[in-house]
Amino acid sequence: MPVGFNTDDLMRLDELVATRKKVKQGGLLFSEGDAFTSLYAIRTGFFKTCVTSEDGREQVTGFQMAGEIIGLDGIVSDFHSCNAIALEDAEVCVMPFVNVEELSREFPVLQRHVHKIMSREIVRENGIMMLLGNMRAEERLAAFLLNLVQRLHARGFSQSELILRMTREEIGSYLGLKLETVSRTFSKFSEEGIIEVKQRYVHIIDPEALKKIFNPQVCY
Amino acid sequence: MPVGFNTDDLMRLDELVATRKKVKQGGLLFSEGDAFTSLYAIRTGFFKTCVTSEDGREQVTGFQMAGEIIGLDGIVSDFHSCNAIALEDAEVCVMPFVNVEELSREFPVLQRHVHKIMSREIVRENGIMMLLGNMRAEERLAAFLLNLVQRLHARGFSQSELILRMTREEIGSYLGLKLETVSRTFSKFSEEGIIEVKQRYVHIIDPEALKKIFNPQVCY
DNA sequence: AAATTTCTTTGACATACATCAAATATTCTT
DNA sequence: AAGAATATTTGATGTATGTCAAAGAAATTT
Repeated sequence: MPVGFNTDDLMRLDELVATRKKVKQGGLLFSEGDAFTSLYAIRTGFFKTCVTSEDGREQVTGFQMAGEIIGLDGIVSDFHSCNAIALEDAEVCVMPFVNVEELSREFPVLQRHVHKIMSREIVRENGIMMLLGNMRAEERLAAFLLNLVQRLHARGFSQSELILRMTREEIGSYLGLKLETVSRTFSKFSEEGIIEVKQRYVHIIDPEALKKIFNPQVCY
Repeated sequence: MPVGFNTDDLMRLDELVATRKKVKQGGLLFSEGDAFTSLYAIRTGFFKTCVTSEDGREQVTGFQMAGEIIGLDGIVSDFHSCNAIALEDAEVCVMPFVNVEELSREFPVLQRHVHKIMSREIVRENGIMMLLGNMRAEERLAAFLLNLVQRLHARGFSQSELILRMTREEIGSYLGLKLETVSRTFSKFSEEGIIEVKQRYVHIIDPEALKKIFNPQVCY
């Protein structure tokens, strides 16, 4: 990014991202109803975001890892409408939204960046709607695993091995399935030799098979 | 909005919204893969947006009416990732996104407005995820009807009567249900005296009952 | 290290919704 | 206006996933 910025610009951009906050595993970064002030860039750790209905049902709306931004839900009403919970000890950069907006007005590159982040989230959720509305359990879990390793790989981790940071229940909530169904589907993939699972450890043996499940070919 | 703007400002804002485009019923405003250039503000008419999987399954991701903005999905990749189809003859304002960004930099009120629109869409989709992941058919349809009349009422229409612009199949796609289930659920509500349905015409007789279905009370 | 709690797996059974099918109603086409 | 195409309703039946239950594994607490 530091192209076309002078020293003063860089200092101000640096400042945006200067305040840090640590969140312990299981801790809340923000919750439903909290006043919205800032966006958060995850430096380390892993989060889930979830919404709850009046009668207590929980829907996980996303899992976020280092480099990703959370808090966008708060902009519209100045209050957060979901909970952000750390699934492991985490550290975030606190970016006061007024500063984000001020700097966005000055730096078109940053402005565009912010817009892309929000658009990306909209598109991601479109994909989840397709998953929840049209796909079967195996397709959902295959899509989930492929998405996770892809994001981890982009961060320099293995593209075939991963440690899940979330429980079967949280995966199920995200995918619109019960934890038993998630567990059974893991076992099925394992029996078929597609993956190796041992609790939170997953080894993707046959990524092509997963892709085929996620995106079944129309065969004539 | 016209507070703190001089004549020149107003002219430029007016220009943003000067280009119009008509879309016939059934016509595409944009489709998956189209280059992204503009956001569209609906002036008249009614749209659906939908995504399709490789094997041809369609997921309706939203229904949009006058005053709402479509096209946000295109920002992230400079290509649209969904289709926008007019469900009745429609007219939109074409707002080139470079102009939106330029004016946003100059007018913080507009900037904030754009951010809120994007955040609102994210929050809406969170709600749909809850619907698709956790709710039963009756809850989904109740939520759908309440949301529709609420938005129509905000536009000066009745809060108890509406004409559906979409088919049972499109409602089903949006709600993750088959068209038969949508039809049966309409019939059930009708038998229970909650609504009166005659094809596309719906009269909400007992909105409280709908709210109760959507948001069941925990009774002790 | 033992005890407790939380998480995961697996089996047996239940159910909400899907699928298939056919009859009507409505809208569009000629 | 007649005929064709599309949309809706309703019934009979099937199935993917949910629910309930219990045992085993892992993590946490004392």
